[in-house]
Amino acid sequence: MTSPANLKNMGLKATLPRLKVLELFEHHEKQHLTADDVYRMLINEQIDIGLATVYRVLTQFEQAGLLIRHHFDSEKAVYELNAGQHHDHLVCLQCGHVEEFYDEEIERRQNMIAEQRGFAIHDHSLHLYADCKRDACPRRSPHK
Amino acid sequence: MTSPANLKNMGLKATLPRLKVLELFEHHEKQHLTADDVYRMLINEQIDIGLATVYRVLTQFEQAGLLIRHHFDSEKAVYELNAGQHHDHLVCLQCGHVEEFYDEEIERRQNMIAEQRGFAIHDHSLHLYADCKRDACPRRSPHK
DNA sequence: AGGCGCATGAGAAGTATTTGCAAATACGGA
DNA sequence: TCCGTATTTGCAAATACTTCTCATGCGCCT
Repeated sequence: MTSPANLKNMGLKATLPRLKVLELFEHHEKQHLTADDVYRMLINEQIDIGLATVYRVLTQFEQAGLLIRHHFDSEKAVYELNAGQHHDHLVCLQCGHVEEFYDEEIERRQNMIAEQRGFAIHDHSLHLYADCKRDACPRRSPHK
Repeated sequence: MTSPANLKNMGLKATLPRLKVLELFEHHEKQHLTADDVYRMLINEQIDIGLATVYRVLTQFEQAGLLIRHHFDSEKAVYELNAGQHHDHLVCLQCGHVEEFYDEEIERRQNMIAEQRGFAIHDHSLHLYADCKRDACPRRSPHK
């Protein structure tokens, strides 16, 4: 999993900050993290890391294809581990909870549309904004 | 079109800055503008306006449903006139050119997916990033 | 173990956007 | 048409997020 070899194979030295950041994404249940999330969590683990380093590492990992960057609605970028298979997102407007989905037909039509217009599609992002049904969602929390 | 009544009907005083901003969106061929675009264009028209005001007005118009805000790929938000009918966007990664499209089937499947999971969909954004075919696109401009 | 060179941390610098505030303005009433 | 007042505006300073600068530190090859 989180072995130095992983990093070295992609031309990056296996430094402590990089190992820790990668580990965080691999072992944490919350899969979408902002730079600040990562920074705070590592600081909490007594790891001496700088916010600038977090940003640098996230960018490097993204370029290396290890992480994927999203923007959802807010100003801040969130990163998730690149699990290999593409998916889109359903984001709760109340609590920020994110669910993933994949729809063959939607993908197909996207490609068709781009093709019809002579565009060479590189990438796409599809976000559905809604209210989720989790108990933790403030929308459902009974007043008080 | 750009009449004071439009603004008054939505509870906003028909001030010069607001009229001018609205006019810009209604009469300009480029339909997706950033706050800075709007600011610069009005300054060029000899209109004394502050950037802060542009931001405030854009926000007010968005809340009033007159404009729609998008984020596309970059950090900066772009606004477009709310023409009433929803559409998604195809964005050129090279020149920033934006084309709009609408696909009944994609919309249908989005709703279906949200429904299946018990989500109440509020909104969605679908962006296809690709290379466009316009002559102006730097990708096609034969090297110098 | 030793040394070169990339990587790091801290803070400054940059963007994009928001806010505080005094001066300017819209607009209904006189 | 002129006023009063509540809004709105422009400016500058403040935020929020991200990137850059640079002196120091650490990974990695020998």
